[in-house]
Amino acid sequence: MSSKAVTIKEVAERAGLSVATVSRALSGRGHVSETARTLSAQAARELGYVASYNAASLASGRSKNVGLVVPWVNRWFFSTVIETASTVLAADGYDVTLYYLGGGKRERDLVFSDFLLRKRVDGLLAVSLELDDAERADLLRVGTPVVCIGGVMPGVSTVSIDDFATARLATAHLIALGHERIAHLGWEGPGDFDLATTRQGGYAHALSEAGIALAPELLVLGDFTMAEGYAAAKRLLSDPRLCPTAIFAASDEMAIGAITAARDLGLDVPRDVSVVGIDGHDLGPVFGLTTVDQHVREQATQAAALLLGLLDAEPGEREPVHAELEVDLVVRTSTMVPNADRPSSR
Amino acid sequence: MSSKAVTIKEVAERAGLSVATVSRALSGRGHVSETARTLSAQAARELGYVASYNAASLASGRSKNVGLVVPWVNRWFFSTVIETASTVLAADGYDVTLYYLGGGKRERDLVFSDFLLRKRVDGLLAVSLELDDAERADLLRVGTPVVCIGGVMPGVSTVSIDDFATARLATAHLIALGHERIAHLGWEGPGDFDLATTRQGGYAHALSEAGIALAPELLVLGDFTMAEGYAAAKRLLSDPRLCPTAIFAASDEMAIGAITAARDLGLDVPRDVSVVGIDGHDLGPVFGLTTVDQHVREQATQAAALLLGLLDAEPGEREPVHAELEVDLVVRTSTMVPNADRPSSR
DNA sequence: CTGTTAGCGCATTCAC
DNA sequence: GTGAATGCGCTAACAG
Repeated sequence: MSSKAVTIKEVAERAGLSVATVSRALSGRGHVSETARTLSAQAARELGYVASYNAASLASGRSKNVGLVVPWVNRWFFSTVIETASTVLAADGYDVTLYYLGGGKRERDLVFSDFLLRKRVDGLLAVSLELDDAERADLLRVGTPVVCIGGVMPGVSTVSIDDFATARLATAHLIALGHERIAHLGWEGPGDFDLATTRQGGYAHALSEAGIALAPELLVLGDFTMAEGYAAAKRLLSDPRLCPTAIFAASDEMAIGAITAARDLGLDVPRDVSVVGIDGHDLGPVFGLTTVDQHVREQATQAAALLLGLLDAEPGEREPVHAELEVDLVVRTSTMVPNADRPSSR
Repeated sequence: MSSKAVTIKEVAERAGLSVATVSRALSGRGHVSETARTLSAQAARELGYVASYNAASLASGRSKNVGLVVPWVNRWFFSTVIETASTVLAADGYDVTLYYLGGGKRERDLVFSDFLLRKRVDGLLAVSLELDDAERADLLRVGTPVVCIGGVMPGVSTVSIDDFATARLATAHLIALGHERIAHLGWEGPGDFDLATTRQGGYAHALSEAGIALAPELLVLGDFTMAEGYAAAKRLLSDPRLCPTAIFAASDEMAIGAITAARDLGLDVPRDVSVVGIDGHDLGPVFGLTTVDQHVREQATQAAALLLGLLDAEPGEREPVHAELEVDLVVRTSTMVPNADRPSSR
């Protein structure tokens, strides 16, 4: 009815208690008698009272709000992390403020120089974020608890998989089947590109282990969506000089794009070309995609739980934790032994 | 270096001004001399000062934060709206707090009874949200500016398309090609299901206009993802008693699932079965999908702009606006005239 | 145009 | 266990 917000003072008056007691009773912080607790709760309910986050934050220093920083939303990995993490965080009473970087340097700067420092968030969950030294220093300086998914980062807690080993596993699967001309659709490397920790590195290593020379023309790096993965695969598969018998895509979305491209070229998957991805995408079963499942929901759940733990801990007790999850090769129907007499494509 | 936050007071001292002047200079609210502005900005920069959102919100009543309420993240329509809207909002200095409903009634209740009332957000952008009377009453009572995308709702501003006409357009396209046995993959109806404003209604109307009897066995309602659209289409297409020559899916994701299902059954799209969707999905070109483009990014942009406008306006001047966008039939290669001698499937 | 003052609504000291 | 007072950091009147 009243469009004005109900204050704790009104609740206190109605309950016949002091503001302090009501505050303690409602927040659960500090000892309060059972009667006081009941009285407060009832008065609050009757008045439709909910504490103002801003006032509570200002007074207590905690805002019950975490920032979720993502480079994209419209990609399976990220939207899945967002859904999972926000569910876990909400269950603990946390709001989630979404910082979508949108690829723009400017937005990114703004997020780091402004938003994150304004004490609006108690903690940060960063997904696949490559921070430069200055940004990392900013974060550590502010002292905000940070958990990163999908990146290794000194000083902050991380949840990740071994990208190198994962890619090696996927590539080795193809090699074990007998493939030698294996193309790779991968991510563009960041600044401090490190072959030893990346998917591209795992791919190269698996080839080298098997004594297969890396063919640069079969390595396509970009920042692919499914549509771009489709386009890249189409180019790869329709170039008569290349003739890959298998494609290893750094993400399931790219892999699905590749499968679709192959079909559109009249090629049969897996008879004419095998395809393997990484992720454990929900659509994997539909496309019969062989993939390395990286248990994204589990990663997101662990990361959120980790952050919640850091938030509960005393500022001094916040040792960075590095959790690394196992991955699992899931063999479906998009990979098989290479076909010797594959029709020349297109 | 100091992990303690810099306050406006310190900035004022350093700049040799009063806190009030610095506040005005930095926020841009109120008249300040050019020198004062420069001095404040410089001192703030040197100290690395950023205003505390919570304190500012508490004092001013505005939090520069809007809530974005979505039923899903992991679906193209929603993730696209999230990316677009948050970009527009961020450009105006607004943070975006994401309320993911996650299908759960409990989360939903919590969002409405708790979060939204805590004055943490200045406004609300609700996507495809069916509010019941109590929830709508809550919102209006609190007086928070609300913009809804994809729903008509008395009392609050909306940005939407004409779902009925859109579905009718898609169906009519198939009918014009000569199809008569047209299946429909549609959304499960909400409580106050209204045929006159829904996609299912438009489908039924188009059929009836053409004198085609609606075949209940060709109508499949659910709450489909691409994977479930795949499964539904597979059932539809492999049942020899049904033999639809075309499928109209209420979303592009379902339509893409249907195309994939058809291919897996050895059916050619569009020769054996035509498929049309609604959305304007990024993957449409890849799958050659004929669709009705509903200009999602434009919808999201307009909705965000509308909300920004409401936020700027005086509380009294906030007349609900109802924007309805045009849609466009985009004919690609997934639809054609029906094939008389389609092979009996499977 | 600028400085002074008084809250915003709550959590949290302290006394009791 | 409870109540009264203090202040979180800032903006919005009010004077000047």
